[in-house]
Amino acid sequence: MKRSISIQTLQRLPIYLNFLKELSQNKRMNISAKCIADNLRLGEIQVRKDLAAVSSGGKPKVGYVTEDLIKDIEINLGHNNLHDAVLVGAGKLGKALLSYDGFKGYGLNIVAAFDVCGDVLGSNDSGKQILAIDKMKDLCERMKVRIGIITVPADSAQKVCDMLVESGILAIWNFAPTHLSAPENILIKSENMASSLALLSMHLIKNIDSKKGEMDNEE
Amino acid sequence: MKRSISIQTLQRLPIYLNFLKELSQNKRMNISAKCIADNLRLGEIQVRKDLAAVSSGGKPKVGYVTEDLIKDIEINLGHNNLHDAVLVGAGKLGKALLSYDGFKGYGLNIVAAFDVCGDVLGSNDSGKQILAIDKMKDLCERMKVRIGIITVPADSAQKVCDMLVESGILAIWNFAPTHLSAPENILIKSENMASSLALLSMHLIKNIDSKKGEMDNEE
DNA sequence: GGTATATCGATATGCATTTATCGATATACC
DNA sequence: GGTATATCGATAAATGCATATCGATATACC
Repeated sequence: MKRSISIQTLQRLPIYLNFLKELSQNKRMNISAKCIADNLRLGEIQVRKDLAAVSSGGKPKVGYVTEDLIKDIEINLGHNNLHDAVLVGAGKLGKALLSYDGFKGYGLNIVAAFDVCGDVLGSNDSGKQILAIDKMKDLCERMKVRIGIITVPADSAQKVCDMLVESGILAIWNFAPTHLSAPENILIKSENMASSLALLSMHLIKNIDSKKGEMDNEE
Repeated sequence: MKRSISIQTLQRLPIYLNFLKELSQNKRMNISAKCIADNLRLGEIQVRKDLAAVSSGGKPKVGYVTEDLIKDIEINLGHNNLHDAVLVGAGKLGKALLSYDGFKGYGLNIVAAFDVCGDVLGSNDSGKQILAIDKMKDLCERMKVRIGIITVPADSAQKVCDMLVESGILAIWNFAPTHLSAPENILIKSENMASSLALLSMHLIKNIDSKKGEMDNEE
C-alpha cells in the first residue's frame, strides 16, 4: 500500500517536512491538514491525501501529531539513511554545492568532487577533496557511491554522464543546461534553470500584457 | 489560441531550444518531430504537440525549419526581451549565480545583488555590484525590476520575500529551502533541491530494495 | 504525371493527479 | 451524558496531460 506514493506527492513531502519542523520548534503538538494547507497555499484535500500516503492517520478535531508526522515523512523520504554522492565539475556552481552543508539534512552526503582542470584540484574550502576525474570510477566502486551530481558545462555533460554510468552510478542530478541520455534504469533529474526561468518569464509577460491593456476583464 | 501553452510544455521548450541550437550550429536546415523525440528521449507525439503550441507548423516529409522553430520558441519564452532581476543573498550560491553568465541566453539579466553583511559589499568578481539591502527598494523602483532571486538562508527568506514584494517585484525565484507566502499576483518559483533529492533517494531505495530481494518479478 | 512514403495535424482514448462530496468519528461544551 | 462541530478518510467527479489512431499532404521516385 505504502509503495504507491505518486511523484507529485513525493515532491511535496519535503515542503511539509520543512513546515512541520518549524512548528515543532514552536512546540506545536498537533496540526490539522487545513492548517498546513492554508500556510503552504495548497489545497486542503491534497494535503490530506498526501499525508494519508505516508502517515498512520490523524484524529478528528485535533489533526495529526506533529512529531509523528515528521518521523513518517522522514522515513518515506529516506532521510534516515544517508546516500553518498560524487560531484563532477568544480566550477562556481559545483563549489557552491560542495560548500552547502544543508544536504545532509536531506539525506545526501557528497564524498568528493572531480574535475579535469588541474588548478582546482586539492582540498576545497568546504573541506571536501577535489580529485582528478580519472580517479572517479575507482572511488565510486570502492565506496559504492550511487548518486552523481553534474555541474560541468553543457558540452561536456553527456561525456560525464556516460562516465558516471560506467562508474556504477544509479541516479544523476544534472545541473548542466542540456538533456542527457542514459540507460533506462538510471534516473536523471535535471535541475533545469532555463525551464524555471521560462515560467517566471511567462508570468511577467502575461502580467505586463494585462497591465498594458487594462481592460480588467481580459480573457 | 497561442495563449494556452501548458506548464509542462512550457518547461520543455527550453530543452527543445537547446537541442535546436546545437543542430543549427551543425547547419541542419530541417528537423522532424520524430528526430527531436528520439534524441531527447521524448514521445514523438508529445514533441509534435508541444511544437504545435508555438510554431506555425512543419511540412510533411521534411519536418520543421530549424531556424524558424528556434525563433518561435524564443518568442514564446520571451528571450527576445531581457528581463532585469535583482538577487538577494550574496553567499556561496548567490555568488555562483551572479557569476554565471549563461542567464542572458535565457532572457534574464541580473542587474545587482543585495546583502545585509557588510563584508561582501562592493563589486563582485562577476563585475556585478553587491549593495546594502536598504538600497534595494529604491533601485528596483527606479529600474523597474520585476524579478527577484532569493539565495538567503531559510530563516530570513520570508522577510526578503516581503521586501521584494514591497519593491514592486512580480516574480520570485526562490533558492531558500523553505516555503514562501506572497500575494496572489506574485509568482513564486521555488527551486526545491529537497524535492529533487527526494526523487533521487526514492529511486535508489527502490532499486537497492529490488536488488536485495532479487525476485525478478517483484511487484 | 502518378504513386509511395514520410511526416504532419486533429480527434479520441486512457492515465494520473487534483478537486469535490459525503459520511464517520473524536473532542468540546452544555 | 447528549449534542454540536471540527476534522478525518473514502469514494466520486473533473481536470490536465500523455499516448494512440487516423486521415491529409507535401516531397521523392518511377
